[in-house]
Amino acid sequence: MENEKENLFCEPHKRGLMKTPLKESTTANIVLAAIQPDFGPLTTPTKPKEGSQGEPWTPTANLKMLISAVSPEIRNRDQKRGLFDNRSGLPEAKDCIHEHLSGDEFEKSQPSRKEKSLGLLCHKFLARYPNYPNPAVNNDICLDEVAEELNVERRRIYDIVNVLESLHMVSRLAKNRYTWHGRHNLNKTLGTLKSVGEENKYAEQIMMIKKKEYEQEFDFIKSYGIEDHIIKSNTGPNGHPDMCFVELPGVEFRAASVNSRKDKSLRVMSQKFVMLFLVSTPQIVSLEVAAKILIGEDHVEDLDKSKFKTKIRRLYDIANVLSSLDLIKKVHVTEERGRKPAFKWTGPEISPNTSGSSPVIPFTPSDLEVRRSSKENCAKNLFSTRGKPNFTRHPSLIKLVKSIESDRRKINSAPSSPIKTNKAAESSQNSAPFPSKMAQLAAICKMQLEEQSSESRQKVKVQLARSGPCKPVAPLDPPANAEMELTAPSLIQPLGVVPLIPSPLSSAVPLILPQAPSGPSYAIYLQPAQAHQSVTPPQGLSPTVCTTHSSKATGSKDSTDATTEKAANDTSKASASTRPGSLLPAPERQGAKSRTREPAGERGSKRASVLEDSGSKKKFKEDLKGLENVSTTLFPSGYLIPLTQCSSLGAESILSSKENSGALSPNHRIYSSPIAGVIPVTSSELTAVNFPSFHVTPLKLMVSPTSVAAVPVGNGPALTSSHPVPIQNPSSAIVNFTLQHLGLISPSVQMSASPGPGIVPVSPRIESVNVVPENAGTQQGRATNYDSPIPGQSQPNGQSVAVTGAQQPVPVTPKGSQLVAESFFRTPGGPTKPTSSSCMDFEGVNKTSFGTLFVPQRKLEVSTEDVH
DNA sequence: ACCTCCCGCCATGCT
DNA sequence: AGCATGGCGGGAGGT
Repeated sequence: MENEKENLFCEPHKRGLMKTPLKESTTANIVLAAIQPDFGPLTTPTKPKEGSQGEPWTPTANLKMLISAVSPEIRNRDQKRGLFDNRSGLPEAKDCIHEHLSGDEFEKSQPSRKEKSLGLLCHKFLARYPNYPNPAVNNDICLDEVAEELNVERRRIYDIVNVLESLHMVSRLAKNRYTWHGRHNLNKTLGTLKSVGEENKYAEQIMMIKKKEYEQEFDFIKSYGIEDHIIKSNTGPNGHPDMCFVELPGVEFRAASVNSRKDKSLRVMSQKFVMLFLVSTPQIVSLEVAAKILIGEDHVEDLDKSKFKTKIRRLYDIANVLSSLDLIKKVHVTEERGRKPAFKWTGPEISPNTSGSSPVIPFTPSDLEVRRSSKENCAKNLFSTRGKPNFTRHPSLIKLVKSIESDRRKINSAPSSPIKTNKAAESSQNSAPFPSKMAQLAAICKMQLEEQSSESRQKVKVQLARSGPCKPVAPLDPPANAEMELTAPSLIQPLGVVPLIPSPLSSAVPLILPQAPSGPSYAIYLQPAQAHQSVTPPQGLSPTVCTTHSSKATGSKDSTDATTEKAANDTSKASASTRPGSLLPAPERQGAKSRTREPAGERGSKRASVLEDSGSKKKFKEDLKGLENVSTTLFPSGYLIPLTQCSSLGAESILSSKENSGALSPNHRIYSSPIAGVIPVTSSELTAVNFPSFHVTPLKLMVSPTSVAAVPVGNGPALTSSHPVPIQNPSSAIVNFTLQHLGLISPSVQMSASPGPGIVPVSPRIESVNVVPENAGTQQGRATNYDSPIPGQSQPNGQSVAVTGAQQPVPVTPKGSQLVAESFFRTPGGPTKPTSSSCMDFEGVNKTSFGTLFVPQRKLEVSTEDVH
């Protein structure tokens, strides 16, 4: 039904694969090519497999072949893991072997659980799609097909897809079908998740748990009550945890439709898990803590073992997928008690999307109000959080939502989902609006680029190796605008941290607030890349982290106790209590109060960003905070929808609406320029078009307002600058642009898509980054990414890559769209240079700014184990 | 012995 | 009823 169109696109694959594997090859290849240009060339090997087809294995083998061919990186990883043997061994070989071998042997050949691990499977899965798919192309994913190709049960695919869906890297189109979005929206999503996480006070929760642990160890002390409160608070009134799925705007509804189980779903768990990383200072989260928090939301104490165990199991599943995405890495945290498995965030640093964040914006009052309201709504729907409590969904809401969803579903899904289809077809969320021409052009360019990139990949790899060190970060881009700079810093740095990178990031962030200095509390410091040392305080408790690798050690982590505190700081509450630490920085002071208040510092950045400005208004802020933070909009469904994708739909529509309203003229201006005419036009056009759709969906409508509100201004300048930066995909750029305008996204986010860029603007993250030397490893990864713009590369952070490019590109050229476009497209070149420069800058900045912060915490040792 | 986590049963809910 | 999803936890491979 729905699929009709889709089928057309997809079908081939499926058919081929499913029914006749052999035959399909052709089609499959084609498809692949379309989807993943990168592979295309490489793909060749594939056919052979097919040829072999007779064997059941074929599909798998093909994949493997492809994978290996395509992404050496993957291979390497595997090897690292040790998987390599199996995997890399080409399937074909295996097959042959199998034939020859006796049963036992046969078994041996296949085996290993490792080979079957979700992580590996995920890598294979990811290898099939580009990090930054061309929207113009059909990026549909047929689950059955994939399952066959990967030779795994569908159940496994669901595990992967659910996690990817939580990151909005894919969205459900129809029954057996998903659309691949890649990392285009990843930063946005992460920003949103961060915001939500902050709202939910996960940082605090983490702190509490850690405290408890400590206390327990020693003795119990007071914290108890507090903790409970907190937790409870988080929990919805009903006691529901606040789980909700955070959605991106345009995309997700459908998926939602499916979800009855949504709440519990792996998706939600995945998002929450990610939130924990984004919110915690060290960015290291132990499974135990994560499980407790996830469970805890429901009932703190009840954890029965079985429940706990189950949760842990699920977390492993999620972690495996996230690891494959290079967002996290396994480490061990050594506490007094012993060492516990934990994961460290290795993904991009993100600044919360606040869409609205702050007030800085020049909106009209009305806009603001609107925004707020929307946020509030969202908040209610989604998480609870806010002030204190979270919002859980109220039953009434739930019902409402359901009804809405069902309606929505009918409408959307239907298949048609024409809308979707369109989207899908266009793909673009981003560019979407425009008519095809633009999209096509973009697509073509992209394709070309990709091809090039693929070719160059190898080169890139090499580069990567080299580049490693430089993180590029960000860069610096020159800040093109002074304005940007100004804004940016404030935004990002809320924590007190300073923005290391001022310009780049900053630009991004404009809205946020001013927090500033306050941040004090945390000490964040960043270390220059090299130095690294960052101190990262471990989160609360984390005791020692040992990185396996290397570096980390360097750091100063030792400070330990303090570290914990840091974390605590954020939380505020933490501070007071138990923690031995003591060191809390000033921030803590406040903290004590209650979570409610959150001192500025709550989690640092986030909060800071939000409120910051004046301490005075804290309360006010808090309230706002909730709203603000959520850049996303909420839908009744309880999903939080960030705008991301919206761009195509929502955003644009929104924009248009806004425009109509006339609220943000400035933005518009900006808008246009950067993107070059494209956007502007689009928006209007789209608007018209999309609108209707929106109407259809209430949710969307809601969003738009929000988004609008968000729009804030700040972005304007930033945006401009930013645009250039983002090299990524044109589409993404556009999207970002749009979003920014809308206010949904913070510039920073956009900018790099990867945020990270190095940036680290956010203190916490930064820390983590810095801290871990291993990061080096990690970083390298990142670096690599940075270095290599190439999308194709394996998944790992394509984003970062983009970032890199962005940085440099920079050029800021607002003007011509063409120019811009070029920059976008052109990924490759620049990286290097920019990188270096950026790095340099970065470092310099860091040093300057922070050089000192640090906070000691408790000991934290993290050991990363690559291995395992 | 513990850590991971694969496997697949079976509930759930849509079609 | 049938199928798509996906929660869940037994139990096995790894270390």
